[in-house]
Amino acid sequence: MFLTTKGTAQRIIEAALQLISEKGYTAATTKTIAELAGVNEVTLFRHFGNKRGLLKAIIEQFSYYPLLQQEINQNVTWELEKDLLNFSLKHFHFLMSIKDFVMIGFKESIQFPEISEEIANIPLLIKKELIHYFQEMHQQGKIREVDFEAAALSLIALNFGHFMSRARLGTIVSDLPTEELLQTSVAIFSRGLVS
Amino acid sequence: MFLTTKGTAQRIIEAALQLISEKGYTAATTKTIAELAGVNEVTLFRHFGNKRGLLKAIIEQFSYYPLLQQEINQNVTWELEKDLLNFSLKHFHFLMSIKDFVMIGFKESIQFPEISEEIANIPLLIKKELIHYFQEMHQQGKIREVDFEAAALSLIALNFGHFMSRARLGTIVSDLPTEELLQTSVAIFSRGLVS
DNA sequence: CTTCCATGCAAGTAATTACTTACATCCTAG
DNA sequence: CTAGGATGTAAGTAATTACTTGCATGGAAG
Repeated sequence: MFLTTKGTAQRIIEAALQLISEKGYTAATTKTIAELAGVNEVTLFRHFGNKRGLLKAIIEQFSYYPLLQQEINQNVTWELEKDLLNFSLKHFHFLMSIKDFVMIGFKESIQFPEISEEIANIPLLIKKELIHYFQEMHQQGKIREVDFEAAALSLIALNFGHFMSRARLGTIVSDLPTEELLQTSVAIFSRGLVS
Repeated sequence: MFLTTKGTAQRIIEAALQLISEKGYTAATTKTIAELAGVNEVTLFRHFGNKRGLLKAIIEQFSYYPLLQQEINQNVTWELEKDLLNFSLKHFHFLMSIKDFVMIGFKESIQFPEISEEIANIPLLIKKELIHYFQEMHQQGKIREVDFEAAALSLIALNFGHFMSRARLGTIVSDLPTEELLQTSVAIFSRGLVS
């Protein structure tokens, strides 16, 4: 009973996540969502009341998603390139793992500002952590003095750009393996920071 | 007669561009588009046949948009940081100028693959130019040997990331002036490339 | 065995949406 | 002045959409 309930609701949420991220909120109809979830359309309304309730459930579910933030400070070696590559790989794969949600965030940011805030939290938290890291590295004399906020934002933009390119355009732009791309990317960036 | 015709169609296209980029293709109704254009809904259908025809007109209009590509090779000074900053500023403002179209491209890429192709052309062309530039700079002994494709993609991702952040999240993530941000961004990147 | 509870199924409803048709009006070019 | 093309207005239509209601079913817990 408990398992089935959770299973059904979860399947609906995942179907909605996929369809809304592909087609957008309006174009993803409750009928197609129910179909993809393998569930009767009425069941959807019984669980979430209305279509917006479904979106709300998606946002809620995401807000409990284990954030990247805590992981960043782990495995810090205070070797710039090594740390930044480690971070960038994590950042990239984190974005990929919540790809559907990110896409919804960008698609519906105007119609549903709540999602925008949730999405904007990611770079904000990461920015904070990165600035700390850069400041500490600077005090250790390992990187030169730059605007650390701008530097943090740049690394985030770099990873995000790679993510968007891969997530939406696939290999149209380039078929370089992600790891290779990120490695060169980080190599250049960290070399630009060292003293 | 000619002026009025072109004026009406153009106003409809611009209204559609704005609304579709904000709400997505399905949520932007022909009624609201006509209203925003200050035109009767029937006029819209008389000009473009159906709603898809309107989208097609948008794509067509964009395909004639003066591409950034040609401008890149102009004003090249063969001073790395200066050139890259010049390029990045142009790249950023170019993306901003076609912001609505880029947003449509990312929102409707699955439902309308034609747009994806059009959008993917931008980084592809820029990548080509940047690779040439890097190769030449390398031969001049001004930058070290790296994977030039990965380097080009990284600079593009960097600028695109900054663009997306500003275009969709505004100043939530940071209120640093764009010029300052890009300057630091490029300073780090070009320093990472010099021999 | 029975009693819920989640779900399926059938049918329907009010609103909206893309699109059409027919007719009136206006502006401009010849 | 007039004829034609572009636009507005009014009305309507078929399809779709979010959402509801009532009833049947099936499986698990007591």
